[in-house]
Amino acid sequence: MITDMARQARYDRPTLLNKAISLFWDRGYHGSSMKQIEQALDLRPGSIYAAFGSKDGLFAEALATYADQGRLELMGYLESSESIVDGLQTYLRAMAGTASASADKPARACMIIKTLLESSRTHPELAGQAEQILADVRKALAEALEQAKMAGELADHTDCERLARLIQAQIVGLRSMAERGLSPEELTELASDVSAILDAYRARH
Amino acid sequence: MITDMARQARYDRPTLLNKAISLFWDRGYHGSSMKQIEQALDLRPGSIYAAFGSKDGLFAEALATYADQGRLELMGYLESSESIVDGLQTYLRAMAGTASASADKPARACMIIKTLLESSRTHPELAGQAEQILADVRKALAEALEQAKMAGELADHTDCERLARLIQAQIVGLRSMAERGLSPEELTELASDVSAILDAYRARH
DNA sequence: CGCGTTGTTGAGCGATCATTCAAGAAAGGA
DNA sequence: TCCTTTCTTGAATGATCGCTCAACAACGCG
Repeated sequence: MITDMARQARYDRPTLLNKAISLFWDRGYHGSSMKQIEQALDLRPGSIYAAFGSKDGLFAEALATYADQGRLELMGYLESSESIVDGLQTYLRAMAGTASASADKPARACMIIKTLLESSRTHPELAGQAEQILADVRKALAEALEQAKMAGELADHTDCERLARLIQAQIVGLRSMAERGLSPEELTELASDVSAILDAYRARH
Repeated sequence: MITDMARQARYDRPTLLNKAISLFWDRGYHGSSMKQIEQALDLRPGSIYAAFGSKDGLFAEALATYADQGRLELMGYLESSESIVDGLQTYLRAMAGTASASADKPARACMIIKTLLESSRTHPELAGQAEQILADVRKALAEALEQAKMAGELADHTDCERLARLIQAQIVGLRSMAERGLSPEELTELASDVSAILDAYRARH
């Protein structure tokens, strides 16, 4: 018979996951040791393994959580703007600020891409998860673009799947460049140039 | 007194480096163990350490060699074409073929970017080397663009440093996308779209 | 206050990590 | 042929890897 909960865990799972995200995002999968994870989560190995099963399990859940947050952010930009293309451009420009280095948080590329590039030949499971996330994002982008086309924002002959792929490549490139020591001004200019690419796809009035 | 060379090494250093490049490019720094390096180079640890000093030393030299080869390839495209912008576009389109997966060689993103993203917070020396290479490439790109502007290929108001940054972001994005399971057609389309971005910067006649 | 249950702890597991080095093998000069 | 020098070999090093588990601590319940 299922009985009472004899003792409640001291930790808060979402908080734990955000700490894990921060560490893995910084150092990658291979670059984060269990010792560092224990320190970051302030948890002893037994508790970590009870909660997440393995280092792989923790990483996978952290990556999924990161992806959810990123998806939410993108969707926020798309929905808060009247025009989808405008929202997309605002999102791209905002990334220069988000990704830029500051006192508390260093500049970091997208964790999905970092994971894909690190693990594609060493850790197929993780790579597969990263690819799936990228495929989902691209699909969401394509659907938004399709809406934009319906609304007359984009030229009629626009291939939305193809444009979604181009935009995803832009996001990947822009965010990867952010991992370098680029100045905020340089990054802002770059984001602006990237965002301007979309103008070529707008419907002519 | 300096005397004779009693015994010549059995290996050929450039060949060794190319084998190391292949392994590190696939698996990254942390993902390549000395055991795998020994196997890839068909050399015992003593010889490896005698020749390169350390795993770090071998990686650094492999990365530098890779960068030289990549620089040579880019310059080849720029110099073989009458127009610099045409050469750049050809280069971008060719990358879809180069980076695409084939029977013998899998699809791989740029090793410089992979190194930067993997080591920026775990291995500052390597990250610094990768950043330096990226800075050099960008400088070379900017100089080529300056030439193109002189030749009237680009609009007079073009900011070549800034455009070089945009092009580098395109290369990074395109090559990173290649690490995914994208089909050759999708990659070709993407490369074509990326290359078309440059048209907006051409001088109007 | 036991009792059962569940979370926490940290020493310690075997495996693998990068690296070293004494001993052997291969070449040229005498 | 022997000596010297250089390269090769592979067992062994200490450190660290991800992970386990028996002992202990905290809670709800009767």
